[in-house]
Amino acid sequence: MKRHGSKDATVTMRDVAETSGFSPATVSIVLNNAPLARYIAPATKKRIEETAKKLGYRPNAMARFLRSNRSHSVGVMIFDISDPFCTPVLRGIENALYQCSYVPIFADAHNQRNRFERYLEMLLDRHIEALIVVANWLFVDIHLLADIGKRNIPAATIGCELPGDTVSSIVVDNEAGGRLALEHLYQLGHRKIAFIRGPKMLFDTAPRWRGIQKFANSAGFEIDPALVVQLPDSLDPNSGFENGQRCTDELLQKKKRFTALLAFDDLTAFGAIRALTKAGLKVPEQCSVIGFDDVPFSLLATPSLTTVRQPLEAMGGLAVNVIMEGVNANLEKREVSIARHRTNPELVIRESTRAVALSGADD
Amino acid sequence: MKRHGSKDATVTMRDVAETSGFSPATVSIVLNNAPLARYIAPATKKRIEETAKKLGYRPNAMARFLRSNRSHSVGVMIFDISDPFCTPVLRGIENALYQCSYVPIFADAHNQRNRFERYLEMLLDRHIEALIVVANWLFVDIHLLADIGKRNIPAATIGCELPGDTVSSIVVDNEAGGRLALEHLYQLGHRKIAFIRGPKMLFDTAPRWRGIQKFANSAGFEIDPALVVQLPDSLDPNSGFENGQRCTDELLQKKKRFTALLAFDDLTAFGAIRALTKAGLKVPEQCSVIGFDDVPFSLLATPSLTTVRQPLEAMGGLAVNVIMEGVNANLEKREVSIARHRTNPELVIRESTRAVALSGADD
DNA sequence: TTGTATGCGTTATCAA
DNA sequence: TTGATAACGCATACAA
Repeated sequence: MKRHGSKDATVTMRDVAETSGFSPATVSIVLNNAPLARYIAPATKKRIEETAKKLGYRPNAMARFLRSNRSHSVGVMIFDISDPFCTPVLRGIENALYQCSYVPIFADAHNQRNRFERYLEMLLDRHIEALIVVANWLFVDIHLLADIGKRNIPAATIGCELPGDTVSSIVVDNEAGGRLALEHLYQLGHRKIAFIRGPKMLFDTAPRWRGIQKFANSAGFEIDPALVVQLPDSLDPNSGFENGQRCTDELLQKKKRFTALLAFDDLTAFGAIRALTKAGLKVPEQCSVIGFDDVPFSLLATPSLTTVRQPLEAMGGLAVNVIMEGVNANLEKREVSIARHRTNPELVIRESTRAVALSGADD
Repeated sequence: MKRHGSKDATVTMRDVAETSGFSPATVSIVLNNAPLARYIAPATKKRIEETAKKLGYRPNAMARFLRSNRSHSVGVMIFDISDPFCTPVLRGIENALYQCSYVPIFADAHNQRNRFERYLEMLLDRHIEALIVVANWLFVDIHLLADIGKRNIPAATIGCELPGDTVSSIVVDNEAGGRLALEHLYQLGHRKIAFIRGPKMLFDTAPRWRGIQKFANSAGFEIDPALVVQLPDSLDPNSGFENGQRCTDELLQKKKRFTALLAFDDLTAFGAIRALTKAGLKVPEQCSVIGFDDVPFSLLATPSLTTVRQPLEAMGGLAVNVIMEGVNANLEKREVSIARHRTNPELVIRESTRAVALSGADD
């Protein structure tokens, strides 16, 4: 029955056409519910649909893509999947994409620029319709801008902002977050507070610190420079833990007592907790610790971590909205300007912080 | 210069052919280093390659796929990315795939069967060359077998084994792992050991328990049934934490003292630690806790978790090897039988276990 | 050593 | 209401 000897189990549109007795064109129209399907006789429709089902016909996506120039896929470039920050974001992206029947092509840059570029090339070759980049530092630069801009591919970054007007961005309001964190400790009565600032190269570091300073100013709280340390730059996402430990050790060695520690992020906070515990200090009894991000573990740790939550999953979804907007705009030849979303952080109070001990309120 | 009015920035092979003055065929041969490229004049090669580069030519992957029937992509179906078990596996898969210039199409089933099926359909429509499924329970069944088997698509599962001979599998040697865990506690001198068994529906539960029992038998250690509880079935991957807590509470309420707790997996262990701590028991001073898996957080927790490590990342890589073997076999019309890998678990001793306290050795 | 022609599976444009 | 035809971009068999 098949013309081209049963080379494979794949049943093509022509097969459906032949066995149903109609032309491929008609089959296409019917099966896609194309506008012209309005004029197709119901009986015909039924026959075609039935034989399609009977033969188990499935459209060949590649052929369709070639023809329509739409791949129905989106590149999802993660700067490093071993950063727990990424997982909820990825989930959010995947979920939103799924709703639109788009498929994510997963790329993990391992924090390496060349890997990023290689993947970018692969993704472009595959004619992704849009690109989402999850990255909290700016190894993404000119190249991305150039290639993406030229090809008019909607792109969004999650976790950092790019200069220029070609790439949308979704970031948490770091300043508000920093503010929230310090405010919480302050309201608990803490006045001797140590700070571990983020690495210079990270996008979040500056605004987060700004928020902290602003709150301090507005509350008349003076940040003791001797109690401020900064994480070294590093590409390893899990270095936050070790460096958090080291920074805390450093803080501890100064013999300047503090009752609370504001860590740059959750990983740093875990490192701090480890160091404090090793030094014989109990969290939160003798020292409160607050993180930032609300990575999945924060809930599971004992004590569970008080932190400033980024709505990571929602941010992933938001990114998808943004790029889909772009995709549709392109389709309809509309212009669309990029979006710069700033999501609201949320203080999540758990077990690692508590009111300053009365006995410890020595000045 | 271009024939078809500059509709887009995309430069096609024909463009390269025209501007270089050769035919598309020649261009194709040169650019792909096809066998026939041997016979192409070096000068020609050079000219073509140069103009290709100058024009910024990039092959259209979709066209190539359509022609060659090879998508160079692999479906990666994760049963639930919010399970920390998955992240390292995903990393391993991604990395291995990257080495082969294959691209992962990411699908997260959210532990839902219908979602799994929908994704499977999407993946098949895209003519993935192989499928990797990361799942620790068997929501994967007949359907997968049928579709995958018929189409002759190499498939591998990580985390569970399927009946039949169409799907390869990579699982840790759970029995050895269970053995390792109990042996460790036993060697530390623990004799009053509580157990939290896994949910019935999980693949790992039975063999892991078997390993435990076997060690107990061989060591002449008697497992006290009163100190054995079982996690309830649940589809939520993070339920392990809450249920671990509940199970531990249950254990605690029996007022039967135990000096160590062997948890089904790391998440359960974290739940147990939380419950023990809440009950005023210190880990490991008053109760040792051991987990299973070595999820990323186990290292970051305080105390860090002693656990039986699954080589998750390596398992991801192994799965890629297996399916690539299958892909190549198909290509060369070779037959290849499926693989059933069983990787070696490794005891990772950290802070959550220690020798039984002398003072606590009351019988 | 290189060019011509054909087809992969779809879909869109026309004509019937 | 339906069918013939062309084209998407590439790679191969064959001809030159």
